[in-house]
Amino acid sequence: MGASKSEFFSEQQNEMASLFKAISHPARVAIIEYLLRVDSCICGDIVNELPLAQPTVSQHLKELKSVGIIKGNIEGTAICYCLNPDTMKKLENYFSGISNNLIMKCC
Amino acid sequence: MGASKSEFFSEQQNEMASLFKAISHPARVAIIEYLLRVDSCICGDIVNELPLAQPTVSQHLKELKSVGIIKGNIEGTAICYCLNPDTMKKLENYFSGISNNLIMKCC
DNA sequence: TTTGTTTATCGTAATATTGCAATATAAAAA
DNA sequence: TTTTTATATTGCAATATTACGATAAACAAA
Repeated sequence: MGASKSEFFSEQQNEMASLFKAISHPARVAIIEYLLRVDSCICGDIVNELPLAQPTVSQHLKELKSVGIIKGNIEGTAICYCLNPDTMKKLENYFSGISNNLIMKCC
Repeated sequence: MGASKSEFFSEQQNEMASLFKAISHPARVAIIEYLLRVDSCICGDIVNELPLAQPTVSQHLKELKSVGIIKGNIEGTAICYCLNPDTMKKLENYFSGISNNLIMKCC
């Protein structure tokens, strides 16, 4: 065992779970908050900002990119990473949808 | 290694990452959506709803409860689980805060 | 007390994640 | 071309997660 039985859940449930998994690590939360904070869409500065080795940061960026949370643009030798507004909106909508349907029923 | 270096990140970043990790599995997304859907705060029916064995569901419920996403009330032999509105609001606010600060800068 | 019902815990196998040194790749600069 | 700079990939060890059978715990009903 060990592999999650994703085939038994809906495509939408698997997609949301993948998005959440991508931001389920403090380093990746920190990357998102850093990209939100900096004025320009700083690139490899993320490596300097985080207390992790360059290959580790590169791996985290890859995970965020693979689910569409960030986008990367090549600019010469460097790469410019930034947040994907569409995905952020999707996450926001998911929880506002929950809040709207959450009429206190019990407990 | 394999253990994430959570001590190097802020308390808030670790807390958000923990919340996201709790919902980073399709079964746990399904539990949330089920609790949102059902009229009454159904309890062990979650086990019947999911394509997983009872101990597995129990473990997933424990993880959701440990980070405060759901609450559990003992009702005789059964236990009544329901969503925690405070935590849901916290998640909603996190992403609306991101959206509000997300002025398209680049990429 | 005994039985049935409901949920939790333990133990363990299969699999996934995290982190980094070493190395590779790619483009700019010299 | 050679060197430098920036980022990605590989390989591997340490650790975490997922799933479930077996079993325990807690309580109600008989």
